[in-house]
This record gives sequence, structure tokens and C-alpha cells, in this order.
Amino acid sequence: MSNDIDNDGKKSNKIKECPECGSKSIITDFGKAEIYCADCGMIISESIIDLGPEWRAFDSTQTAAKTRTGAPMTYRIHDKGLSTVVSSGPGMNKLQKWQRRAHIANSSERSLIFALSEIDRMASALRLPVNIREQASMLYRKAMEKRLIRGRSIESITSALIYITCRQYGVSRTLEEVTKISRVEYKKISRVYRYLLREMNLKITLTSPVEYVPRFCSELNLGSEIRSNAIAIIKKTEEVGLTDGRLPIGIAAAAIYIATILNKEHRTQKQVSDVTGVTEVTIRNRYKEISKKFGGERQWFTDYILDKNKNGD
DNA sequence: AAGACGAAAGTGGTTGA
DNA sequence: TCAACAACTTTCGTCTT
Repeated sequence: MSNDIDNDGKKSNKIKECPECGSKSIITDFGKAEIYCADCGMIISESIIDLGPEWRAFDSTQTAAKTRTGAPMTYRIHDKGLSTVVSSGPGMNKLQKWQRRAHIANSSERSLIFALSEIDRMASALRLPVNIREQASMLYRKAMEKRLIRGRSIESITSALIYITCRQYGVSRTLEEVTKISRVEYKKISRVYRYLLREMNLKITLTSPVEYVPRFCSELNLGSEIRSNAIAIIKKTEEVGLTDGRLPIGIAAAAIYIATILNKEHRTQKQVSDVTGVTEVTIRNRYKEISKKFGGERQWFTDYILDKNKNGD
């Protein structure tokens, strides 16, 4: 990564070329919170920090002048960031007291504050971009308006919303990953997740195995050729309906495994299993199904795989 | 010895009555 | 709410390289 100093004398994280292959085709995908190389597929950064104002200030006077306009409206602060703060000082105590009372008027508002801080905490832990946090916060307000929170823990709702928003934005975070940083168990989150989808009429498209490929390939130190081969295998597998009812992540794991064999950069089932969280048995099963279907097609399988199939059957 | 393979039993989610 | 079902995991013995 090239960390050079820019005109402001500040450290700039702008990445100009891929540290892996030196290519200058760097894609910044805010939706997926990833920066990756278009040529080799190397994920350079998974956490795009999109914080900070859109203006620049060159000295403290300008900072003061520009800050006066206030922060943009945000769903992530319980009053959308539009409140006035009474400054402290002699004679201000009474005013402050009243302001606090008016501010946090009732218990639902207080729970909203807690919910929004939970969303922020989890989104940070999952290194999600600001737009996903905004969307999750916005959905929480909607859920509150529809009185869907009653009888359910705030934490289960926020966890489910984080997962829902990730799915909506096509960010490949599994429910397991959300559970890990949540204080609520997997079962509860998944129940609330389905409940919210139903009650809020939210539409979520099924995750395609393709979405997992760049991240897993990067974790396995695999290059662009394997990445595109794995994606090609997945596309072909989807076409013939071999992915129906199967975990997308398992398909992705098997496709990557096959691609590493094809490209003579073999990774063991164990290695792929460790990175993807899918068991070796499932990788084997998917691999077997895919190779049975396409084993005859030379463009997909080298002699290595064809020979294996002959021995196996 | 490591990796791949596969059988068998157990687990948790979905679906339909 | 319950049973049936398919997908997946865990475990473990065997085979191959």
C-alpha cells in the first residue's frame, strides 16, 4: 500500500497500484466496502472509511467558518443530528436540565439511542461502510413506527437489521459473522430476521456464490485467473440448477477448490474449508456433483479431474 | 504422514398438514 | 405444533500418493 504525504501534509491512503501485480486498475466498491484490483482480484482493503466532511479547511479559521453549518442530517443519531446543544456556563444549569428533558422525552427515545449505538458498534466491528449503517438505522426507525420492536430485544432487532442491510447491499457477511459480534444467539437473530422481512415487506435476493469469491480468493492468496475460473464454474453451475437448495457459500467453496486444481495452484479441501467455514465433506459433495455434471466438458476439467472421476466411478 | 474419500449418525431449518 | 424431509456437519475408518 502506498502511504504518501499529500499537499495538506496529511497521510493519504489513496491506493494507486496493486501491491500484488502492480496493476493500476484499482476498483473502489463502497457498496461492498472493498477496494480490489481489477486485474488480479486481490482485495487491498476491506474497510473503506467514508467518514468526515466533504469540505476541506486549511486553517482553524476556515474550520470554524465551515463547521458552523453543522453536520448533515443522519439517521444514526436519535434526533437525526439536528438538535441544538446548550453550552455550559454560569446560569445555564436550568436551561441544560430542561433541554435534556425535552431531548430524551420518553423511554422509546431512550431505547432508540441505545439501538443506534448498537448498530454503530456492530457495523464498526464488521467494518461496514456508512451507507449501510444509515440504512440499518433508517430501518430501525421504520420498525419502531410499525411497533415491531415490542416484545423483542433491541439487540436481536439491530443484529437482524445489520444482516438484512448487508444482504440488501450485496455485502457478503454471513449470519454467523453477525452473530459473532452480536450479544444475541444465532437462533434468535434468524427468527427476528425472518419476522422483520415478513412484517416490513422487505425483499432480499438470494446471495449468489459469486459474491463470496473475491474475498475467499484473497484470503487464500489466489490470483485473478483462479478467481475468474471459479466465477465461471459457479455461473455454469447456476445455469443447470445445481445450486438450488444448496448453501451459496458451499458452492463458492467448491468452485474455488476446483479452480485451484485447474490452475495447478492446488489448495487442500482443509485450507478452503478453514477460510470459508464450510466443511470438507460439503466441499467434496459439491465438487462431486459439479464434476459429474461437467466432467465430460474439456473446457472445465483437465485430465487430472477426468482421471479422478474415472477411478472414482 | 498428509490429503482425499465416503459411510453413518446427528443437527437444525423448512414445509405442509 | 408436529412430522417428514433435504442439506449440512461431525466423526471416523480406509485408501492413495
